[in-house]
Amino acid sequence: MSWTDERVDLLKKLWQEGLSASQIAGELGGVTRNAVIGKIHRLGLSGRGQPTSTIKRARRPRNSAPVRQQRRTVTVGATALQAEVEVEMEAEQETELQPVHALVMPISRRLTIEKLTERTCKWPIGDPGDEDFHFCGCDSLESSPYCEYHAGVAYQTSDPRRRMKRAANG
DNA sequence: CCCTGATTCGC
DNA sequence: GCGAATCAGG
Repeated sequence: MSWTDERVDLLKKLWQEGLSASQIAGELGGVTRNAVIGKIHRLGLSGRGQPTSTIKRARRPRNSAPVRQQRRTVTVGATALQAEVEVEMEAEQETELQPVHALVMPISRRLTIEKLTERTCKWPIGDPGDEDFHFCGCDSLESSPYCEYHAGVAYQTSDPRRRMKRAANG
């Protein structure tokens, strides 16, 4: 595939709408997210708001040396401690999670192919067959077709205890 | 591990 | 110009 005017146009549009590079790649088809990002840069529209970075990396030769893959798993402190922190953070998130509004897509993120797979929430939104019918698309839990919130919704009807627990928490 | 965008550079 | 490989970070 090449960057035709239409494809570039769609690329710009989706990028401006806030879709991630991989999602755009999936939308366009025939390109990888790297290709998308590369094009974004060439078009000079990189830096949407402030995703990540503002960092400066030292350039590094690619051809000559195979380059020792110094996988930086810096683990500054103790691994055990790091694990603890993670658990704590997760617990916090769970406690603070609640709003239905938080699941609302900021933009028309209608899921098409690609991303709608194993780890994306397949909770239907809208009427099937309707033009605006789409899926939640949030990160889904492992071994679950739905995201955290929608999984909870699904279980509410079948598990009263879960409902009570949720009510107590939030 | 999953993901994100950023950058380099051989093609 | 293109994009894979690589990088830094969440």
